Amino acid sequence: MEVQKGTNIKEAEKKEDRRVRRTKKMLTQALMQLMEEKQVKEITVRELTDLADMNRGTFYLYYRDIYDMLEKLEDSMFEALDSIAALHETDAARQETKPILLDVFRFIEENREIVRVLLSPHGDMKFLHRLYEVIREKCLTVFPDAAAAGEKKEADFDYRFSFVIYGAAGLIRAWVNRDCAEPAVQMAELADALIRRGSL
Amino acid sequence: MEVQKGTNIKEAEKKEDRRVRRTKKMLTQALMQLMEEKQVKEITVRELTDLADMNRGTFYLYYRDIYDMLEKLEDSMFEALDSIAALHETDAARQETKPILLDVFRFIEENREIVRVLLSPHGDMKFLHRLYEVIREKCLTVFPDAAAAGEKKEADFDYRFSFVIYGAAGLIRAWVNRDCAEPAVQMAELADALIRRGSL
DNA sequence: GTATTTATTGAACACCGTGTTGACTTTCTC
DNA sequence: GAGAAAGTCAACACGGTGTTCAATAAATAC
Repeated sequence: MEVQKGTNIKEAEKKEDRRVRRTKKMLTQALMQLMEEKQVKEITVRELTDLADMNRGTFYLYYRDIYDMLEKLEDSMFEALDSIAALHETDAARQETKPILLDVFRFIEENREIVRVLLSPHGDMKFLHRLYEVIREKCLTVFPDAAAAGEKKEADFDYRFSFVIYGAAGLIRAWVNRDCAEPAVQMAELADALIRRGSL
Repeated sequence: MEVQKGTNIKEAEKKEDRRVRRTKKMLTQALMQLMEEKQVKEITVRELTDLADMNRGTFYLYYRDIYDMLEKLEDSMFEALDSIAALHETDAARQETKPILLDVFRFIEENREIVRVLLSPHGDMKFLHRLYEVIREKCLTVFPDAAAAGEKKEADFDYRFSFVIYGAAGLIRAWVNRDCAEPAVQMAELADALIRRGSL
């Protein structure tokens, strides 16, 4: 919802009342700030809305609780990733991973605060797991032969794939923790190299 | 505390009253069971103690809250890892990673239920982060030259290191999710290969 | 611009899990 | 077996939750 999408579709989001956009934006901002300092479990709706300078009841107009809000934020990240994937369908078919990775790293750079928090110690394992599932599914449609190659091979694929995805998450974590010091192109190339090496 | 350590030191743990050991064991067991089903935030002390069939007040004799309990469980895992590392000091000095990895994977195999939960979607990012910090520190004492080699190089080391550690966590996650189907030796070799490839 | 719709506010409410207390009963250790 | 330590049971105040309602403010539609 609140995630910048660069030059992307604006969809039905513009249909939201300006006040709603503002409210969600303030809440997201406040949540990110609080999640840098403390665990999600320690964050109360009261202090979140106090920080965002709004009524406590307003929060419940959009979210069931803090965790629900976090999940919706994660949803918006995955939507953005989906749009990026959709733009690179032909690249994916050719197994050209670099252009996709470049756009992904550009997106991360734009949303570094959110990504940093989600992958921080106060972040969410569900996010990581979901990332794994989404990418795995996408890859299996592109290389359908990779997994279905006997039991032994399937396990091996599983292990390498898990290694690479979690590794990429670690790489991204380190990058956003350095406030994206290196250019996105360089990171995309490094990621591409590491992924290819791990997949052999 | 409750973690099996194979043929390791029994330290001051045996000094605990039998009732205390039993209580902590039951609570740990119950927590693992509940964490397979739901998020930590959804677990109440009441249902935990109900499941462990004990009084609610007993819980507070040892833990401040559920999160505190989870943290203490994580502590015990790190203690065990420390003992393993201590046994392999000479190997580490020679940069012989395989024997260390083998013992680590054996330990994980013994404690697969706990590791599975900690790395599951209901798990804890703090655990992952702590793992990263611990291993990083250990490695820096063994290869002190790796990081201190110019700014550009230091960043590169950071990225590869983060990739490899998080990748290893992903590998372990996949393995325990398959209930450690493959022998520990095989996993240690795979891990060793993947780590070395990513570190070049 | 005015009218209409929609969002936000403020206060009040019952609810429920929390963490702690004290006296007791049970179970271990020596 | 005696003394110490752990577990039980009931009760308590506390605080955050999630929901409500009427009143107010701000957006959109015409």
